[in-house]
Amino acid sequence: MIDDPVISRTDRTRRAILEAAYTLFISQGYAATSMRQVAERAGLALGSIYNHFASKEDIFSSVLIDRHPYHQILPHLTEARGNTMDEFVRDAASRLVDELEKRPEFLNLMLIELVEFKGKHAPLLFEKIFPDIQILIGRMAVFQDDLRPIPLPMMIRAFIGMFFSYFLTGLLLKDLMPPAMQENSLETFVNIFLNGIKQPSQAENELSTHSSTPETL
Amino acid sequence: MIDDPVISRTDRTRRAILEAAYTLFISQGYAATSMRQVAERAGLALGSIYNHFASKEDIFSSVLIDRHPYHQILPHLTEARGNTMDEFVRDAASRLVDELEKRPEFLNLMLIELVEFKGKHAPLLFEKIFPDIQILIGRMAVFQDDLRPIPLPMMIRAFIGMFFSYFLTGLLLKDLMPPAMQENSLETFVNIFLNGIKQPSQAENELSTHSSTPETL
DNA sequence: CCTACCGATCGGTAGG
DNA sequence: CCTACCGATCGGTAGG
Repeated sequence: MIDDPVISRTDRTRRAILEAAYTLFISQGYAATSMRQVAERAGLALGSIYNHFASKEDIFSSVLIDRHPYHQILPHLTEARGNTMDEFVRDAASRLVDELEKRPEFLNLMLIELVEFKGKHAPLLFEKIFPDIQILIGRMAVFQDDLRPIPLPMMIRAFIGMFFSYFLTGLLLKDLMPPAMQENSLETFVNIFLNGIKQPSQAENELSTHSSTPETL
Repeated sequence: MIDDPVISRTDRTRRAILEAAYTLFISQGYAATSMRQVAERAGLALGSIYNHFASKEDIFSSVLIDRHPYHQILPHLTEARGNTMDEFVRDAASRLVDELEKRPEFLNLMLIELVEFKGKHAPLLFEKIFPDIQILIGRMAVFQDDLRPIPLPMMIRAFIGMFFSYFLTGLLLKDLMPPAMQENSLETFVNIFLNGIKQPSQAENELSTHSSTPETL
């Protein structure tokens, strides 16, 4: 064979199909995307797709597995650095939000899976991301002494949930929220989370602006 | 006229269409639901729908406005009671999660709006729910002295986000998560949130199990 | 990998 | 409010 044996012609075509389908799914949803659109974007005839995938849903589940947001986000989190709990959480939060803001589209994949497939591919997915979660838990364990007695997996779930929803609410409401609802909002979320998980003895350094009364409304 | 003038025949038909469309949209998504399915479920001929709605999207935006989850959830939150901050937040959290668990479907409406319409109806919606948010902010203001200096709207955003995502992650991963990720998980979320927003002086009562070391992994 | 086709179904409308 | 229809498009396949 003359061609690169590592990336065969078949592989390249298969990837082109997945790439095209990914782009179309996230911008239109699954049901609203036609196989003809996928074919055109991938540069082949409609019929040719079926040499690589058995059906439309087969394409979707393949896209889901190798483009799922968790898969892109968790590795960034496992790279988070910091000498203290505060630094680590801040670094992780800003990596997470950066990544989400850089590619807001790929959240759609997860939402499509939820709405149009009722989460039926979730087991497949969880299997894939579990190792990353284990790594993340391991990295957090270093700071055990600074933490309240909360199971680490629960904390990670709370962390991801909190900042995912920070991003989602911002996305949905960005032009509509009253200013008080968005000023320094990431910093505020980080502080709520940090105070929520840290041992009370450490909780005071720099995070609480002590005597001032809360802003009204 | 013999018929009840308050609920006219036209009104009843219109409602039947909205009810049918709502049920179908949340279970299949928007694009995957056909006007013929809506007509059949509402008990009329396809053509008749167009006497009440201009288009399929017109039906969707009408459904979105009067069935949106926020609209059903925020009133429950404004009814939350409690003499202390802790009681109030616990009551609100359990109301929110109860409501979500009672009707997990209606989250789909919001997700469909996000995926298939990219949030284009959000302004319309926000206008409708803003009064409820104001009420909620007012009720929280009673506890100002127990709170860290965080703008109240930010706190509400954090609250809703945290427990929405608690629900979502539970829904997606319920059978897959390691046990440590779900035991007493709502209670843990509530505690993280409470410790995150309370003044440190009050933060200690009952919430922190002081000396024990965190569970590993 | 393509051409040409299948039956089914789509959103929407005319005309009454 | 219904019947009957429009042109367009759907996922998928046969056959080469």
